[in-house]
Amino acid sequence: MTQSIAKKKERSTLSAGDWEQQALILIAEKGIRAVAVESLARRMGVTKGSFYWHFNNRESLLEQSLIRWEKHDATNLQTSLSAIEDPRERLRSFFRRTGREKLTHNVYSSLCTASDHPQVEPLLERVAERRMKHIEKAFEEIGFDPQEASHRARLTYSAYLGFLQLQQQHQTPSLSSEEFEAYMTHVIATLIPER
Amino acid sequence: MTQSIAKKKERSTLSAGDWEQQALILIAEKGIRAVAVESLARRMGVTKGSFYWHFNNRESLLEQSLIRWEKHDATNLQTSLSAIEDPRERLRSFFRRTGREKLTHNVYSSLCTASDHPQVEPLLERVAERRMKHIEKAFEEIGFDPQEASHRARLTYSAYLGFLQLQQQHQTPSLSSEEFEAYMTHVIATLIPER
DNA sequence: ACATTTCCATACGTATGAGTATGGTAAATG
DNA sequence: CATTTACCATACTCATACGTATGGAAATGT
Repeated sequence: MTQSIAKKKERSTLSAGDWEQQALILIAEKGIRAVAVESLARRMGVTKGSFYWHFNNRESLLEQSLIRWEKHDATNLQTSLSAIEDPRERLRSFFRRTGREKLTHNVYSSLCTASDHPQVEPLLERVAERRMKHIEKAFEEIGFDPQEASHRARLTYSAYLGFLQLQQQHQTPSLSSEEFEAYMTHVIATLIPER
Repeated sequence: MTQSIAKKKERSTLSAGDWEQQALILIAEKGIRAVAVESLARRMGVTKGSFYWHFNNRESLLEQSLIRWEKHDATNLQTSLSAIEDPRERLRSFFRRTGREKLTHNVYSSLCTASDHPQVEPLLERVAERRMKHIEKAFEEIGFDPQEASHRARLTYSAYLGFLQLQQQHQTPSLSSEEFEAYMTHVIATLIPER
């Protein structure tokens, strides 16, 4: 019961990275407000004393955790960009990713419902900007002029964000796999016109 | 300084409705988490003693306030529905309303960033369902078959929700009036095809 | 005129969670 | 082998915010 959290290495001592990782998991599961140092310490199998050795305060932990996540997300975006050269396919893969990519994706979803948090807000702004730029670029490659590509990217990302919101509201997904696929097909057809 | 909140009637005594109204204003301004009974009491020019005469607890206040808002929003939707008979124009007016309708709209916007709140979640679900049904109906009147109308309504409402999210992130609206209008035109043209 | 109800102030009790102070133990280091 | 350093436990303080207990004043009923 005590070392139910025991990580792979079975290390007897924790690192700052371990705390950041668990914080992200907690964010994905219960949101950023659930990241309390005492409860988090319990999850790690230790007490507050350990936490305040690794971090100055809670704010510091969140900052490091969010930076870690943002880097991870940025490289994710970069690799998925360079992997697919066809812009249309690239956009489709962006939408498809909504259902998969459990942790990283759930973290973002949780962060969106905490957009009023002072540490989260600038992060969300950067991430949205970065992702929209990529979408915009894809639309330009397809052949839209910059103005239209910009608008279409904003609309595309808005649809993505809104769908996340709707997903979170219905704890019961209410959308079966077939319905989800049918809807995705519709979205792609509507937002990514075939030449 | 004392009666800076003095309402129109200059009543010396408060009603439960007054508290609910101020709670909604506070939600619109600073979110549901800012609704604390002591600070709210200060806003009303009284103390906690007054609050706990009108309500059993904070949860009760939120419940009543949210019910009040939901009714108001439902009738808003109903009237705006019966006012415009052309389905296309009805959909356009739905989007246009994003910018105006300050209070009611800002309340919804704030509630969306608190979708994890146990009292807010079911409300958001009902509201989204209700609004999407209206949008869906409009698309059916335009001529789409039920399946396509359903998908298109979901996409439309997702785009709306996502835009709200983006608006909240950039404290600086970053979108000028002309840019906003240009974007709206694009959205309407994309989601509401001209026959 | 007196009693009761309405509405509110004041003072308290209490839970939660952040942060601090201090000490303990095991491993690393000289 | 002695001592320092890394890591963590325990026991506090403190701030916030909900809720309660009680009493007072003004309005209202009888």
